[in-house]
Amino acid sequence: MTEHKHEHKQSHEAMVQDMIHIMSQHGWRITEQRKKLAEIFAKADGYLSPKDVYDQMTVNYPNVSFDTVYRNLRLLSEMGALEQFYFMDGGLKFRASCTEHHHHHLICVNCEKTLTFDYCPMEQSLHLPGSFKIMNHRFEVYGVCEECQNPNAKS
Amino acid sequence: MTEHKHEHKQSHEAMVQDMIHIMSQHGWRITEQRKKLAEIFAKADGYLSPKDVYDQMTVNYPNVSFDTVYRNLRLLSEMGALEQFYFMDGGLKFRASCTEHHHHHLICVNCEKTLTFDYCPMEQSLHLPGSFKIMNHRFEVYGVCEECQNPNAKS
DNA sequence: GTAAATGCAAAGCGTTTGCACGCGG
DNA sequence: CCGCGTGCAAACGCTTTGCATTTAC
Repeated sequence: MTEHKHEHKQSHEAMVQDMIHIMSQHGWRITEQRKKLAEIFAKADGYLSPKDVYDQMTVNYPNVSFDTVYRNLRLLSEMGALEQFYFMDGGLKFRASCTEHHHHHLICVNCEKTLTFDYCPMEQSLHLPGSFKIMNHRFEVYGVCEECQNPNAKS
Repeated sequence: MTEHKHEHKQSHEAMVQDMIHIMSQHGWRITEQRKKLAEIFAKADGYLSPKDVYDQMTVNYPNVSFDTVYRNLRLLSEMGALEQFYFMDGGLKFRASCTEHHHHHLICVNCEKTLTFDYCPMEQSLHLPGSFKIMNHRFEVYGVCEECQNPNAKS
């Protein structure tokens, strides 16, 4: 119902359509499970573990299997619709890909809600040791989000 | 032999002694395997996976078991003698802890040799979104080290 | 109708645990 | 000589694979 627009974040509906479109483009069949998968990630404002996704899937498709979840998560990552990410504890999580621009993440260590920000340390005239050919980097900030700081947020 | 001096990196010998000292301090027994573990990490100039450590251990202790390696790696991490770290692929690795100062890492994606550097993006007046209470951060740069760039480095 | 996607079960991998023996203190 | 540390084996959690059935196209 709520038609949110000119934000840099597109509407849930549009995100779902985008992901479904990507899947068709790659010659994939649009199954109910994959539609649901797209919806789950469109709604989520943070990272989801395979288990999280599975749990949300089972609400509508009680007999979905774990391997279907994994299969589709991997396929969606490979084609860039999802970002996959190993958290500090080594756990694998996924989130809808922001393909628009380079950014980094501010992640709530409690609820794992994730905000993006544009500052990138690599844009500084960074003096690095050795003579490495730089390929890649990783920068994340971990903290407690406002809601999780607030005690009135009943557990 | 080499009397380590004002370098921030101490000699292998001293590192081994430090780690052994830490273990005694915590009431641990100094077994041959644990001595060897200390030597392995003193010699390594990058991160080692449990498998790497196991492989090096078996050279001298052919019937060492994987669980002993894991147990000691975990214990050494818990007491701060080792840093543990999940790589971008989610694989767990360990390296001798630099307890001296805050730093970040430049990691060779080929050989995983690791250099440390002092620049820290959090020291900038970093404008972050939301009102998170910052707890932690992670910053790593990945590249190819000079040796791995050089074709004359025979495989 | 045909090939792809699913669900089930079983295997795979990395890591942990329980227990009897061996060794450090 | 007491008890921690070890090695073996088995369990564990997470992820992947093989195969028959179901489903999208």
